[in-house]
Amino acid sequence: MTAKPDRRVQRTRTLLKNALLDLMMQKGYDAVTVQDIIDRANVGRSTFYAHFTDKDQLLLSGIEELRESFPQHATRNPGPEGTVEGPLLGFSLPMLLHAQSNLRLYQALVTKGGGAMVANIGQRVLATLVHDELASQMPQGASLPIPLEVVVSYTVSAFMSILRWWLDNALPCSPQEVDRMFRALILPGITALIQPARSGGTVAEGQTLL
Amino acid sequence: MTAKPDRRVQRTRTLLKNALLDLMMQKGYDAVTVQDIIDRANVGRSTFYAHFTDKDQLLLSGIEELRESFPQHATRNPGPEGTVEGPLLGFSLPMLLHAQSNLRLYQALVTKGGGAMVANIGQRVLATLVHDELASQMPQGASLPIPLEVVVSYTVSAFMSILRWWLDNALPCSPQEVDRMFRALILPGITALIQPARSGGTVAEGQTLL
DNA sequence: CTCCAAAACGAACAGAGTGTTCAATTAAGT
DNA sequence: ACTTAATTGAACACTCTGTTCGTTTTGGAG
Repeated sequence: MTAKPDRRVQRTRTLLKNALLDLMMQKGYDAVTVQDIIDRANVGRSTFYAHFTDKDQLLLSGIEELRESFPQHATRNPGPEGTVEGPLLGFSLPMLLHAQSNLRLYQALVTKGGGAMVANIGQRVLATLVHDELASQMPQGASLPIPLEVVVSYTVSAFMSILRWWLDNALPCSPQEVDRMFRALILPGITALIQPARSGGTVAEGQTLL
Repeated sequence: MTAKPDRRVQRTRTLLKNALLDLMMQKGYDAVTVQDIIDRANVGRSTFYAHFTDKDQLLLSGIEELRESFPQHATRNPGPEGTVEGPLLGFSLPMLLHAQSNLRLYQALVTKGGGAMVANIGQRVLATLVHDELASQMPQGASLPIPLEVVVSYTVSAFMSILRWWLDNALPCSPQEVDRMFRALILPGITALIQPARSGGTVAEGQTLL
């Protein structure tokens, strides 16, 4: 009585998503028209609008699918002791591995193909991840010499820039190596921030950094 | 015989540029139509196309204007000795000051208003700046443990992310402070790269960074 | 001031894309 | 085999683009 899942609807949605991805890699998201999509997918115009209100909604549904397939254990940093366990910025390697597994999709999204929309969504998703992790690493009352907001968006931008390089160049090295580069570039600045006691001064004031 | 600069053309072009900037701050570049622009500027449709082939060309001409007004002395790092003079990444403070002087324009471009186009151009311009500077700082034969290309795009992304934060939040602090944050975050990683001898090992291999 | 060529105007057009509607067709699941 | 949901494709009104062309305005030279 309740369950009547018509196989056609899933098939149609998949056809449309794949068509969009193909076209994104050819022309970039912005240049793709609904006309293009339904032509390539061999789907009627009205069928498209029966499933999605928009080109954007189609893309969003694809992104959502991808997000759900991202391993959950990587979104938090559940150290047994509760405070500082596992490497800082633990999302990095899992996400690189995830990108490797879903290469086609990541390339379509992250490469020049994906417009401002993808960039914004990716930024938001990663930002909450990084924010939570950094916040948990800090002594509760402590205030940073740099607004946490800035550190977070800096970290996310840095990661996305390296990820984009990796994907644009057809994975010129292993995920582990990319992870290593990311950490080598970004961790010195971050750790100096959250553990300023070790060098005996507030880092952000140091002319010594020049 | 030769010189007949009609004041009208300059006036028209300025009207159009200003209209575009206004609309960008309201709706974002992508949502602005040529129709919008000529309506707001009170300029005839055919006049628009007599001056620019495109919405994009209009934007480009605005960007070009901005780029020309950027102080030249900041684009290179002309140390008297020729090698390491002045702070690393010297473009930072001058560009922040430039942004402060041209606030409206920078906000329209860098904030969510400016689409993928602005981001790409900005990325390219800054990338050549950073590339030249970093390349000049390195011992000539030396090879980095991280591709220079990666370091450059990482640096540019990091700077743009902080610049965007600054502009989006209506300049919550002085350019000098922003510059300080940028350097505090990014320089530890960069200097460790180009002067690896000081800590006695190749930085990129150090698990010690975790 | 007069004149005229350069500039701006605006209406009209063809082309392309969007999002909607609807009657007709197809095929999945019972 | 039958029913019902899904798909189809044509037609429609709409918006935007980029071009054309005859008309009007106006800056600047003489």
